[in-house]
Amino acid sequence: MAADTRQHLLKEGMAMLLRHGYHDLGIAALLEATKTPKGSFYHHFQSKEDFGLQAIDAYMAEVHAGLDHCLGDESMPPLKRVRHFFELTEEKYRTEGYLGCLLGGLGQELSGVSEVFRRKVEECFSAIERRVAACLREAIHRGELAPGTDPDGMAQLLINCWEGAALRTRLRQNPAPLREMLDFYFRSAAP
Amino acid sequence: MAADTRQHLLKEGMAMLLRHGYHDLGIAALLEATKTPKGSFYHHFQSKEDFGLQAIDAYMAEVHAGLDHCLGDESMPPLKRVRHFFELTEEKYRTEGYLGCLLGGLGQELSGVSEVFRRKVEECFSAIERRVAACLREAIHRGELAPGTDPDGMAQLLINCWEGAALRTRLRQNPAPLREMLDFYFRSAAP
DNA sequence: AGAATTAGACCGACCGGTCTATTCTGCTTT
DNA sequence: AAAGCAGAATAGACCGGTCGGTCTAATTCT
Repeated sequence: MAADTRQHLLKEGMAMLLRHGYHDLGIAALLEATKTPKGSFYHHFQSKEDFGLQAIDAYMAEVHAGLDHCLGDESMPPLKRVRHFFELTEEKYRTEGYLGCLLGGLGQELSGVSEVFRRKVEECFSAIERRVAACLREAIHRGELAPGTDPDGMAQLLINCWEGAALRTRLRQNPAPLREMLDFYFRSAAP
Repeated sequence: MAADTRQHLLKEGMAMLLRHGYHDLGIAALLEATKTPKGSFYHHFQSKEDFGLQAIDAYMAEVHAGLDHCLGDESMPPLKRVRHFFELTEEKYRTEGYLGCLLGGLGQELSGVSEVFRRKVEECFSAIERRVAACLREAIHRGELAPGTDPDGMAQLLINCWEGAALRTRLRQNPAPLREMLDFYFRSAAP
């Protein structure tokens, strides 16, 4: 039951952080939503900040699972795997009501005010990037991308533009910005 | 002296909102920073929300001034004008300590929780976009871009990717993401 | 039994916002 | 030009509510 409560808090916490952001999410509201007493919360997490950081970890576990699933799919050419990952992510955003990406949300809200969160979020983006870059490297090797292409730069570019499009998707409540961004990127990268 | 206090609050408010975001910015902190008594604040603004919305207006006045300056510069070809605007914006970010864009920050933090802010920020992006699109249209007319190019789509793409790169610049405290994004965009758009 | 977990009353600090009093400021009237 | 006055602006004490966090006691596991 112990780990259960923790997981339950993290799961609901991710969803509430996505909608409300960090500072607008009150502990009391989270406890109300999960029917958890305060004692439990502070038994499992040492502070709100600790909770936020662990929620990011939980989010990243999902992201890495998606990457495992897509980038490891050898039945597709590497470039297609990358695109597939983002298309699945778009689908995930849709089911959540177009609230965008937790990393982008918390990164924007907290990076000016908390060095801890700033570094954490940056490290998460960088981890995703490394995996995408590896797949891009394979694409170059297979001739899907021009030999001179910089896989690290192109991976970072993709992640960054994706985040911008995700914000816009959130503002417009519409997936078009994500789709148009992917179209442009893959059309330009692999003509 | 009246409009003076208001402007002073808005100017300092923009800077503090950029760093702290909305919910982490307390009225008391703003009043302390500007040596303003509370009575003045609530004389000039009806609420914190009203203040936030007016701070966005003040920010947009600066953006439009930058657009006037760059996009109206007939000594440059249209495509160069657009790029010049973003390069100046990057320079502005640098002087502020790489805190990124206020629209991106408030958009991410508030769009899940306030329909008013969501619409406001979206309308601001859309306004910038219209002006960029007009300049792109001129670029097409002058043969700088392929005749079939969609100026509105390309303008939105540029704004969106810019915002993503701005977030990353904030996270890394480094302008490289912005530069690499512009390079990719203009290289791909006008080969 | 003893450790892990749940339970929730309680705390001081701070939040956005209100209220009344005072001080400026510019216009009207003479 | 001086006096008087009304509205704008400043000043800050004050308010109820909510914040993150603590503490002790009860309960549930192994």
